[in-house]
Amino acid sequence: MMGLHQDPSDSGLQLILGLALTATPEDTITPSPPSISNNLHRHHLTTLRPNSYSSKSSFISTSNSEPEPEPSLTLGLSRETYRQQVVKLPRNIGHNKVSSEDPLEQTSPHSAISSFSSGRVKRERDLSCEEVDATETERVSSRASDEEEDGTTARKKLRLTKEQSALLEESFKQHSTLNPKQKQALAKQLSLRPRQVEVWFQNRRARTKLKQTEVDCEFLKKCCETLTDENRRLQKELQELKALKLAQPLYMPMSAATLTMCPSCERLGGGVGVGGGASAKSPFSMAPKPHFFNPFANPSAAC
DNA sequence: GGACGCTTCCGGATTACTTCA
DNA sequence: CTTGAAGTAATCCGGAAGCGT
Repeated sequence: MMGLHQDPSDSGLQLILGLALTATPEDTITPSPPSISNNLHRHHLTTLRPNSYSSKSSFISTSNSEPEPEPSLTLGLSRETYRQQVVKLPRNIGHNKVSSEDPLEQTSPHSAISSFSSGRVKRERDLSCEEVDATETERVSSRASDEEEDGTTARKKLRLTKEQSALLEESFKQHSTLNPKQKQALAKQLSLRPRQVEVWFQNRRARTKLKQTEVDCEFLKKCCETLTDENRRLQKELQELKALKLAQPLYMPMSAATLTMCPSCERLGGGVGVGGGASAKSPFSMAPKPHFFNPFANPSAAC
């Protein structure tokens, strides 16, 4: 059995996460302990950024490494709907210093707006650099433009085609994370915006993790059941041994032979084992107890 | 060399839209 | 036709790390 590698200080949750090692690397379910290895992976990528990315960008063949005008099949928020969103979310105001200005008019993130970090600026970046090309949004915009005209809908949602999903899945099998070049290439290949590719990968990783957590949960349930059974069996065995001991006269050889602890192998001697066979086969066999000096269990005397 | 601000990326949580039974 | 559940694209937020000043 794979070790229930449990640090005494570990919580149950950490134990669960540790068991994520069950899957194989080929699985679409990434066998990664969510918190630790994911972070390590991310940090690894981060460490490589930005210069090292070029060495990892071969998984999608692309002849041009320059960012191109981003094609899109889908809809970003129109300026109108974007304004609506910003206005709709008062909590964002704090992040958006230019409340009276149209954020989309800000062309450079290094302009005055740059003093406001985080979300709103990022949104601005996404929107400004990924302006939807009207000629390439035919497929979805036909559906979405209706609502945009009356301005009732704040968020449009794309359904990826089977081909797009398949290619994204294929890419995900090779790399669960993308570097900018890969993202660009994939976006171009799929006629999506890089942001959409990025979001797809993020969501895909999240789903993978959720799936893995469910698998781990099932596994732990089974472990729990098995351990419960084992515990029940051992309790029964203990009762039987106690009963046997009471039934037997004192100082019976049987008693001594059965219960003598062999210090060298740390097992009960005698080999009688009221359930010894089963416990020996148990996948949850206990680790040997640490050696403590016991003046009453001198190896030379016992063996 | 350390502090600071900015940018980018990511994970987690959540929302909102679509599809289907 | 309606409705609720499931799936999932998109959004928001905070943290971490790299980089320039």
